[in-house]
Amino acid sequence: MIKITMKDGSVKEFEKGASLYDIAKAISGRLAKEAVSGIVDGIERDLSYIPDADASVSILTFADEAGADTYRHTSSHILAQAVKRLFPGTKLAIGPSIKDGFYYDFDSEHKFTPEDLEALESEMKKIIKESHELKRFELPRAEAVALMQEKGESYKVELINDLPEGEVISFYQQGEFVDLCGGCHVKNTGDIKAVKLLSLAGAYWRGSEKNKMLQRIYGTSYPKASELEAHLERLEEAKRRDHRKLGKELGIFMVSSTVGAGLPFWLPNGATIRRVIERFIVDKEIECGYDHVYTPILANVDLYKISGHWEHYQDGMFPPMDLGDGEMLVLRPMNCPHHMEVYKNSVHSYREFPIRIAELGMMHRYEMSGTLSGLQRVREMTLNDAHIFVRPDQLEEEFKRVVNFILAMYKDFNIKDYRFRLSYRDPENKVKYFDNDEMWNMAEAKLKKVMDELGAPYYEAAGEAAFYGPKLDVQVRTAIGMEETLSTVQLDFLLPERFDLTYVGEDGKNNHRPVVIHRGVLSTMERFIAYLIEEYVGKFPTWLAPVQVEVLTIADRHNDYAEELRTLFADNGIRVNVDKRAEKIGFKIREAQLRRSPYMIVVGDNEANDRRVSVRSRDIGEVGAMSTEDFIERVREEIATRSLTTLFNPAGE
RNA sequence: GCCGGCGUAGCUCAAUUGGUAGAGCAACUGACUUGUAAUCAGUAGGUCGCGGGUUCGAGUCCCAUCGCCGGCUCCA
Repeated sequence: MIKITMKDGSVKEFEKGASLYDIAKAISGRLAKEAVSGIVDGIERDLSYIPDADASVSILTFADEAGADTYRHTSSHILAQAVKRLFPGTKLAIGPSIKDGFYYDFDSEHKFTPEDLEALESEMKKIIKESHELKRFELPRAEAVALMQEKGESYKVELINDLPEGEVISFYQQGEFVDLCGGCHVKNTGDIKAVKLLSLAGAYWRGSEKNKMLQRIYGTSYPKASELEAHLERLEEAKRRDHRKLGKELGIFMVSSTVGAGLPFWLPNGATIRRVIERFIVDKEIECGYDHVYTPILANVDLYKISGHWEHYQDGMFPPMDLGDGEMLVLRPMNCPHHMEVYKNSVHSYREFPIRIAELGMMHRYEMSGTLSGLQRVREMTLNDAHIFVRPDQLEEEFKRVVNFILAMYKDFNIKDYRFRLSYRDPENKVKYFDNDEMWNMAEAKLKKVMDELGAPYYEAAGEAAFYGPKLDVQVRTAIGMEETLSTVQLDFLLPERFDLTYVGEDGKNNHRPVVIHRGVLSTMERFIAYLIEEYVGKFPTWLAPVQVEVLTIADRHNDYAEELRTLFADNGIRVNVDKRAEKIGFKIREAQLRRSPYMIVVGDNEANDRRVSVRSRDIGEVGAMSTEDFIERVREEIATRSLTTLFNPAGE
């Protein structure tokens, strides 16, 4: 919570995450000229354009998003100053703060290298040490343009020219460096303590690929060196649990450059995980009244002309295959139209609904080569998909059922860190979204109403809807810190029209229009398992582990007993691996640990003689000897209940 | 697709100003028959991503191409 005390003593509060711009506007109603200043938890912040703020009051902490924002924003100015010093011809674009850091975009003849980052970092530290005060000043438009022109800052001139008439044009100066900037900033470059430049990247001017590619430098800064260290440590940890690294080490998936980019292979261990998940979700769906189907991954382009996808998304599809006889086939980029065809296969009565058509549907999307990444972003994927056809009066109840189904599945996979997002259309965007205000308003209102009734907290986002309707997205944060959509529930009044879907109502007429709910629960198998790998750090719970029990022999004479155990475990539905190599037990254990297998059974003379097993847990180490039957019973129980913690480690350590 | 970086043995990485490729692990062979996170020795393994070019000579330089990584963009 951000608190700002006014001159009259009243306190205004803002949600954490409110932008500085929002705060300024809310307080003053406009950007004004009176000079006042604020203090950010020891970080002095120039709030000079907020007329009603009191100079002497503490406002923010670094823990507040807006506080960190200010701190990072000033850091980016220091970076720009350092770049100007070391590479004088460089033109400035923009340099905002972002989550966990900041960046600045430059247009320079010089190609920045990683070595430059070190030099720039040193220069930044120098600037910090020089303790330049950040001074704000404003200029009339003509003078502002003249100043930037004189400095050769053509991008800044463009920015100024795009500012609306009457907008205050402000600059911040620190030492010899001046930058067009709305603020806010800390008061002095010396306030920035620990700073680190992280990476180089390309970025289009104003985010459009039609514009020039600029050079972007990413960095971060913290008030304390220890906090910076902790942040860098988090980045390292993210690398360690990266699904691409673990996926390779654990034999989960591979890609072949000969076969093609973005086309993952599921190796035996990954295939096992995927198979278990697919069986699980299909069984659950059947229990919940879904009808599972298999439909072709190819389709005539006409199908997508009917659905509207061709018009909207053909760039995202693989190019059509021309069969030469006038027929054009495409790899399907989504399953919806196929399921519409399933619906149309027969006449439907109002009594049948809801009709739930589900499929683990394979689809292909022509993603740009630069975006492909491991299992996260691929060109071939299999979606845990379903289309539910309902009567309009059933819409709300069915929607709630779907949301509850999602929550139940999350429990099984221990997914706790998620947020609901209501994704609406952007009313300004007439190109993407079909034009029918009434339909949109009704659908969005309905979505919101259902979510309010469910009592689940959510946030709203414009411009995130599908072209055919609004949706509920469930956003999760990956271990690496990226937010992504895992589940989605979409309302669709459009495709039923496009495909002329009907049902026979009580009145006996076959002219009633169903509503379609599109829903994906476990996302695509690719994305979901990438997520799980990172979430579990490769330590899959026993029910998902590729190998559940490793039998490790001490010496050759124990091989027979080990084989007996293999059969026994396998007969009990336990995935088992037997290591009979002539290696030391310590070595075999090490390898089994590295495979993250939940249980290791060491068999030697003692076990072979009294027909018992000596159990070692992946999580807590040696457990001790027990009867074979007892062990099997407990493992079976653990698998059957899809326990998230392994036996002998109820705390899940 | 665009910008930048990278691509050397199955894996992780070396290779001085361009001077004919090296280690550890893995694999294979042999010895050891081992009690809870790495036994020892030996052998084999590379058209340095692929294709051109510059040079007396290219893993090192240039061009093109494929892939990977970080971003941008996109994400039905």
